[in-house]
Amino acid sequence: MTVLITEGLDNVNMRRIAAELGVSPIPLYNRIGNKDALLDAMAARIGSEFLLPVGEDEHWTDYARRWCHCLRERLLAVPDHRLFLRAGRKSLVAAAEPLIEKIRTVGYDRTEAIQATRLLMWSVIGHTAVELGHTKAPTEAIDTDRLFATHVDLLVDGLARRRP
Amino acid sequence: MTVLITEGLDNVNMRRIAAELGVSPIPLYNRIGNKDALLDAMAARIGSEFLLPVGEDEHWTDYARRWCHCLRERLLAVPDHRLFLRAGRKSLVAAAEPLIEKIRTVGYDRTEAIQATRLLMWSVIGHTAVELGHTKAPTEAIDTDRLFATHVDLLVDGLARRRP
DNA sequence: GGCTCAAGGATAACGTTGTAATCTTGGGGG
DNA sequence: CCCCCAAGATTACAACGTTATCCTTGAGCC
Repeated sequence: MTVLITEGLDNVNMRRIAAELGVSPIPLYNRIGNKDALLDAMAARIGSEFLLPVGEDEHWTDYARRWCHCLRERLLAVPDHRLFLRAGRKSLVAAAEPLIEKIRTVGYDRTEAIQATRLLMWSVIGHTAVELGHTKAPTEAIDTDRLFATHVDLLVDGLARRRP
Repeated sequence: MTVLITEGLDNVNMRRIAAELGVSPIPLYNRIGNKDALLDAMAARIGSEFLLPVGEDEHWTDYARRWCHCLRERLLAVPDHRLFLRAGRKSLVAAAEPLIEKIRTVGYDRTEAIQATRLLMWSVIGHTAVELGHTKAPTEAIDTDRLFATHVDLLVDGLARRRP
């Protein structure tokens, strides 16, 4: 994670990580297998560090909005979107659980709550990935914060309207 | 594009492309510069092939929905999401123009129409990217088509409600 | 037609990766 | 005290992006 943050994902290679640990690449291969597993583990670390507690008597739409914005902030702290496209695969299930439960409290069954949560999660990950890919070539200044907030509002308001 | 489709993005390398053309890698470097430019050009090709005409007296929400679904289909035909995250950067401006104009016809000014279109475009690209990254590890079967349709409906309906 | 020269391609090379084969070493059991 | 094996270091190999060097070839000119 240190190498990732200070030197970028392009400098995360087995020799560099091994050197950072003061060993040869062999122990890395003995412990994690290969580079793909290393990247998966890093993505899992990123995802697992995100857990947002539900506020006392917080309306579920407020919590959903807050959850989306916090997830985005967490993702933007990761210096490369190639990593958190991996994170969406497995490591965010724990982070999603409070939101699923909160949505259940307003009349959704668990399957629907999972679908709604997945919808929000994928939207946040996807939007942020495109945003990061875009800001590397800033042909025109875009207020990405406002665009993202609009995106989340449309989704949350829409979900609220479907099952009040 | 042939190599990309038949052998995947991991096999798109300068030697392979040169061999496909029956030449050495030198002409590739003389013409396009480097691999990054090659990938940009491929992404631009993918984006430029997408142009969806507006139907006669078609309601703008129907066109927006159709536009989103067609863009997704086009992206799903690309065998690797790493490519169309590039495409979002520049090459889809032409494809977005009819949608921008259509949205303008219902009272939005051009700036707002651009923002709304960008919102839809980023949503489609992002959702599809996450979806493709997910289906490589199908721990559970997800009805991604339905999830995507719901996503688009929420956005379009929300946009329609904001400015009728 | 023969010569010149420059544009551009081929061969081979360099540096960097991911990864594996081979060698080395240090620490515990007879 | 010696042997043995687990685990690390060194080295090696193949694939990649990219470039230096050399060579071919064809247009233009006499």
